[in-house]
Formats: sequence, C-alpha cells, structure tokens
Amino acid sequence: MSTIHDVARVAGVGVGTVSRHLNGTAVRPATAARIERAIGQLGFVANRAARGLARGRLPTIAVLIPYVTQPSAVERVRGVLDAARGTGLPVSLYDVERPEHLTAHLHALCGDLRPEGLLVVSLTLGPTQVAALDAAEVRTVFLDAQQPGHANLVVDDVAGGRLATEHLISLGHTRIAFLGDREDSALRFTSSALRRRGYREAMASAGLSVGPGNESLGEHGAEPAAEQARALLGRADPPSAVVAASDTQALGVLRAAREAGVRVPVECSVLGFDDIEAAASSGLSTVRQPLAEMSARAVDLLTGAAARTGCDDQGSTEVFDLTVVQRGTTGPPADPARG
Amino acid sequence: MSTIHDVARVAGVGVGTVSRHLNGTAVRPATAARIERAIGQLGFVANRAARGLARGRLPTIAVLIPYVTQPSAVERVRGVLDAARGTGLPVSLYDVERPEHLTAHLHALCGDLRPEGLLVVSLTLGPTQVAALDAAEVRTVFLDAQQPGHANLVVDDVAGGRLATEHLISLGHTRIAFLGDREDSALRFTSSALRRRGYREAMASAGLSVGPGNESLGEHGAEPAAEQARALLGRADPPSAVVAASDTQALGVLRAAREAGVRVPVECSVLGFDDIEAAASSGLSTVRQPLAEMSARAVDLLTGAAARTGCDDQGSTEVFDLTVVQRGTTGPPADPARG
DNA sequence: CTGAAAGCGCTAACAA
DNA sequence: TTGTTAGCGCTTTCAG
Repeated sequence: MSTIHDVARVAGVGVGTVSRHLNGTAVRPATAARIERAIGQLGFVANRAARGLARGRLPTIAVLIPYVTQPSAVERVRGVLDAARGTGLPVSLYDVERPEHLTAHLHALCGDLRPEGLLVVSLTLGPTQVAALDAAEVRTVFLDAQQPGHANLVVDDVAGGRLATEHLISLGHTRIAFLGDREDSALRFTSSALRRRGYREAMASAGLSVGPGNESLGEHGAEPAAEQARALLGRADPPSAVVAASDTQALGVLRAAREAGVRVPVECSVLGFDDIEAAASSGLSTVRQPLAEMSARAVDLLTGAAARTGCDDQGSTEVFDLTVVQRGTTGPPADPARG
Repeated sequence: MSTIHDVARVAGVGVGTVSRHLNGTAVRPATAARIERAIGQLGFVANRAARGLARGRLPTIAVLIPYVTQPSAVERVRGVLDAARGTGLPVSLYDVERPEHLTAHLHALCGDLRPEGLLVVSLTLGPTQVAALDAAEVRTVFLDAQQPGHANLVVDDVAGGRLATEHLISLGHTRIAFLGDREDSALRFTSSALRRRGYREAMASAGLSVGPGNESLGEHGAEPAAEQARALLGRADPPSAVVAASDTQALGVLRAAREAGVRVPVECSVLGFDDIEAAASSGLSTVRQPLAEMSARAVDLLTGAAARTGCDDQGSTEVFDLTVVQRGTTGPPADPARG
C-alpha cells in the first residue's frame, strides 16, 4: 500500500499538493499531471480511514432508522446500499427500536463516530438533537421526515391518504374503513396519522361519514392488523373496502379476510401503502412510494456535488410522487347500491 | 471532548499508561485508580475512530452478506444489530448481490476499510480470499458457512433436511416433494443443496423413492417457488407433502396451494425452513434455526474475550440445533393409504 | 499555486 | 510497570 508520501516523492511535489489535488483543490495542470502519473505508477489508492481521522469523520454513510426489519425500512436500506456502492463508502446501520437508542446513537454520531454523511429515516428529532448535529457539522439528509433547515425527501402522506380513499370512492365504495398505527408511539412517526388525515379529507369531500367504527388503529404489524381486520369484518355493517396505512398491515387484512371467508376484492377491497416487494408478489393493490428512488437521491445528496461544494444550503424539500398501483385486491363493491 | 492527553496530565502519568489501562494491559492499581479518577473528572470517552487509525482498523463490525433483503438475512442482521448494541461498535453492511461485489468488498475490507471484526454470512470464500483476510489479520467469523481454520457457526443442514423429511414421514406421508434453490448459483450457497441431500437420505432410509419429479429446484424467492409448486400440485400424482428449502419458498408454496384450491394441510402439508418472523405469523410449520442466537454468538466471538486475548485459535465449529416447529401447515395425509 | 510542518487521538515500540 | 517518542495516512494551516 503506497501512501500519499510515496506519491509526493515520485511526483516530486509536497504531500500537501497531492492531498489538494486529490480533494479537487486548484493545482497547476502540469503538477496535476505529474501527480496523476505517480498515482497510476504506484497504483495508489487513498486511505479513507486516515482521511477520516484527519477530518474527524468516519468513512461511512450512517443510516439512522427505526425498526429496520420492517419491509419498507429494509427496502429503503437496500436502496441506500445500492446507491452507496458507487461511492466507495460503506453503509452503517443505527437501528432505533426504543427512544433511548436514538439518544445513544445520536450521541455517538455527533461524537467520535461522526460519519461522512447521515441519513435520518422516518424519525422526527427534537430541536436539541438537530442542534447537536448541526454543531458537529454532520451532513444530514432527512428521508420520510421533515426537518426545517435541512434537506428533506418526502412524499405527501396526506395527499396519499386522499388518493387511496378517492380511488376506492371512484370504484363505487362508500363504506370505507381506515386501518393504521396507534398514534401515541414514543418514536414520533407520522405517516400513518397523515394518511389517516387524507382519508378523512377525502371521505368528507365525498360527503361520506367517518364513524369511530370506521377507523381502527393498532400496533404496527401484519398480525395486529389482522386482528383489527377481524373486528372490522365481523361487524354487522362491515366496510366494503379498507385502506391500510402500510402494505404490511394490508397483508394482515388480507389474511384475516381469507380466514374469515371474505372474498377479496368482491366482498371487500383492500388497498395498501408503500408498494413493498411483498405487495407485488401478493397482488396487493397499493399506493406506491418510490422507496428505492428516494434512497438513491438521499445518497446523492450526501455524497454528490452538493456535498463537495460544501453548500450548506438552508434546507430544501423534495416531494416524491405517490401513485395508485391497482392489482388484484381492489375492485368495485359487490353491491354498488350499498357501496 | 477531552483526550487521552488530558487524562494523562490530570492523572500525572504518561499517555502510554493511560492507553494501556484503557486496553486492559497490566497497570499498577494505584496508577489505575488515579487514571480512573481523572477519567471520571474529565468525563473522558476514548475516541474509537482514532484508536482505529492507530491500529489500522475501523471501529465497526462489518457484515458481508448476500441478498441482505431476504427475510432470513434480515433476521441475521437484526441479531447482529441487537448484539452489537452493547459493544459500542456500529455495524456496517456489505451486501453481495453479484460475484463482483464480493471481490470489491473483500478488497476494501482487507485494505483501508479493515474492520474491527468481520462476519461472513452464508458465503463460501475462495482460498485466496481467505488468505487475504488472514494476511490482513482481519478477525473473521463465518456464520452459516464453513471455513476450515476459522470460527464457524453453523447448523447441520443435511440433518435438517432429514429431520424435516422424517417429520413428514412420521406423519404418514410417502409422496413427499422437495422444493429448493437451483444449485448452480454463482454465489456458492449450500444450504438448499445440503437440505436436499438430507431429504434424499431420509427418503432412502424409509424406502421411499425420489423421482426427478419429486424435486423441484428454482430461483430463490416466494414467486418462483409458487410457480414450482403449481407444477408440482398440478401433476397427476401430486405430492401429499412438500418440504421447502426455506420459509420464503414455503410461503410461496402456500400461496400456490391456496390459489389452486388445495387445502393445507389436509390435501398437502407444507414444511418450511429457518423460522423467519413471517413463518410464525403465517402459521407455517418449519424447521427452526436459531438465527438471532447465532448472530449474537458471532458478535460475541468477534468482540468478546476471545478477541481480547487475541487467541488466534486454529478454528472451531459450533453447531446449533435445528428443531421442528409444528404449526398449522403440516398434518397427516388425507388418505393414509396412499400417503 | 506550492512546500513544510503541525496535528487528528490513539497505539506501540523502546528505553528506563 | 511506566514515560517518551514515533508514527497510523491524511488534511490543513502557514509561509513563501
């Protein structure tokens, strides 16, 4: 392994100059050429770890993400992994399963484990936490989360909830239920709540009522959702369609329907959210969110041109499109008259 | 942030002594006490990144794993994450989706991205690759893979295949099919092939025949497995039970059976492998492999006592138990006479 | 634009 | 045992 010193010696320049050239700082063309020649000759490859120590950052893209085993999280991580492959930076995972994990991770990420770039996924940080990140000058991108003054990559969940509901309404449904997450989670998620708001808006616009029995909130997961669905479907006046706050939950609804002998979509339509891999293979209709694309964009922001020029922009928000993907679990109600 | 120098100054000792104390090297009790006091007083926390540079290793547990989005891989990663939380070392993912990724990752891991510990999962490395790892002195543990001369954590897949098949045989089945992975994969996996061998052994021991029509190999995944299952179930003489090489595939079989109107387990039993989370929530019977436990043990090996004493042992193999978890998808054949 | 030198915070000889 | 002194390989002043 040759070092920057070897290159400097062979090229007949100082190490500083080599370093500058490597980092894109202006260097006279002739000098640059000599350095390049030396680099090629030696097969030199800069040591990312050393560069890191000197700059006080670990050569890694850190991903701070809650419940990393959830399908949508897995897909986000996969997207990051795919995009990061080209950057030469490994990806490290900081999973958050409980509030204290967040605190601990953030502490490390602002301290001796300061990463080259940090991707905060689906997490709302407190003002002090954001301040700590800023103070430590950690380049951060928020994915599926809003943090004023920073780069945000989001979808419009309220619009998504509306979109989902309107789709069902346009199919002729009127008895539409919403099944989502409990909204008192310690880790402040927002997507389910926002999607529910969109659902309500769409229902209201269509003049449809939303009784408390139309909304079912529970623990996130397929099993809890199946449980909720059983209650919903077992009612005297069951919904003819249910929009779930996530594909995972929709899959749970599907299972409950199957077990209860409720035919989908004939007797009950089911619409999911996110479009995870399992949705496609299960033929689940869903509101698609470009998970991979968003992750790729995040990596881009963390390592790309914006990062190089060091333009500590005053925050930006990119909103990605949501689209209804109609597969086999949505259709017109069996009894249009009743909806 | 105070440094080791501050501690040395306050404690009135040399930095070397502080470093030694921090690393567990013998230090006179009195000295140790003074250092401890200084540490407490300053709120000193060692900088893992700097320690890394000095020792030539990044403060991270690297996980080299193929198809990280597969459910069993996700669970292995989750296990590593859980176990690593206590070590203060972040976990970085090196996903392998194609042979060239393996080469590239290994190159980095032996070079400037040399990690504190490396966990190679479900991957068989070539002799030169192992040699490179050894030369770079990367502490490595092989999980679900065998590498002579290193620490190996495995299950006996052949025995597992036998166990699965025997379970079905004991239930009264005779027409048992095996559904697994194609065995020409570029990334040399072995579990499906080994499980198939166990299946064959059990069938032979029971005097049952294994025609080519009894074994179906295909691309890994639920969808391909469903496709294979459709063929199997559509035959004139369909199997009364199928053992799948993984839960993912078993889930595909279940879907195919459902779509074909084949009742499980009455008309066809289905037995999976691994016991991923989805298996439990789907009521899938399976051969359980302690995924989380194995991951935890791996982290232990990488960071625990063995690592500290630097005992570069001459290799060891820990074999974990496989157990049949009977849930709702296995039962006696409808027609015991025919099996 | 460039060279020399001083670190980043820690580990690891080495001599005492 | 302990202090001192070199680095690990790169970045970044600071002069020039």
